[in-house]
Amino acid sequence: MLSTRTTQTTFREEQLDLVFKALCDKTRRELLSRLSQGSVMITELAAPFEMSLPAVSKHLRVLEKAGLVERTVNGRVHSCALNVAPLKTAGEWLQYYEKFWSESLNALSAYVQTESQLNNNSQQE
Amino acid sequence: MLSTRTTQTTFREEQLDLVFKALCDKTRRELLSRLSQGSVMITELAAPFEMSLPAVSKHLRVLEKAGLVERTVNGRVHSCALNVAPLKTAGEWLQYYEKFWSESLNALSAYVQTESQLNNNSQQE
DNA sequence: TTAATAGTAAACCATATGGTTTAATGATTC
DNA sequence: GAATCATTAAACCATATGGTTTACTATTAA
Repeated sequence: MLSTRTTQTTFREEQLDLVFKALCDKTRRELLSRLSQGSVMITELAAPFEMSLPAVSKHLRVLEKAGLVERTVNGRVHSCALNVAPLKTAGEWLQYYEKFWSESLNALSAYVQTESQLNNNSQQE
Repeated sequence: MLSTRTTQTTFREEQLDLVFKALCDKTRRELLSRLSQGSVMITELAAPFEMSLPAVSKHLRVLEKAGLVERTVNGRVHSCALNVAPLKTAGEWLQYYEKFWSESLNALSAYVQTESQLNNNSQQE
């Protein structure tokens, strides 16, 4: 049962790995942006990019692996659709840090600075 | 002048590249989590990890490059502090997609239905 | 049935990543 | 001044990434 918890944990961590990795490339973010306006077949999706079709195909596979894109095959045409669920997971991760910037520009920044000063001092030998 | 706009744009894209790249590794996310509770010196920061100190040092450099960590050198002690500003940029990027999941299971489906009813009155099969 | 279209697979390349170990650098302390 | 401590640098390794080009497969159209 501890193993269950561990597996669960690493699953979420792995999902975060995959999603953030998927998002760290400009081309892939543009693909997502394009898909946010509706499903498109791959050739059409790839057209605006300067790189080769196989290159775009690889990027799509990265997005699929992260669960961000779902593919529907219809004859020889592959249609891609956006799936935002993994973005939600990423958003939840980010949300933890939201408090730091919502508070950061006024009271907190001063507080943190004195705090870290105290920490630094106590760490010096 | 157009080049200014272009540069500006790619700057944001590059920042997103760096931030998402920084976040796509479990170790680095853990480092951030640790730093969210206050500044720490590097040895102390690295202690809980099983990898070598140089490995952690490299991860920290990735975080610094993304602007997520700021270093203060004090004698031989380097203190690291969290800087959430780049996370805010990432959050803003994500926010565009928020509507897709916040509306998807309830309001949106209704909205889309009425929308499509309006749009497709003449297009129904 | 031949040709064209949509897409992937495979082989290749350069560079990046994530880790290691063994120096090396620079402050501190004794 | 010698030893120790905090940290990076450098060299190395295996694998991943992002791109290319050239097949190849499968479906559709002529």
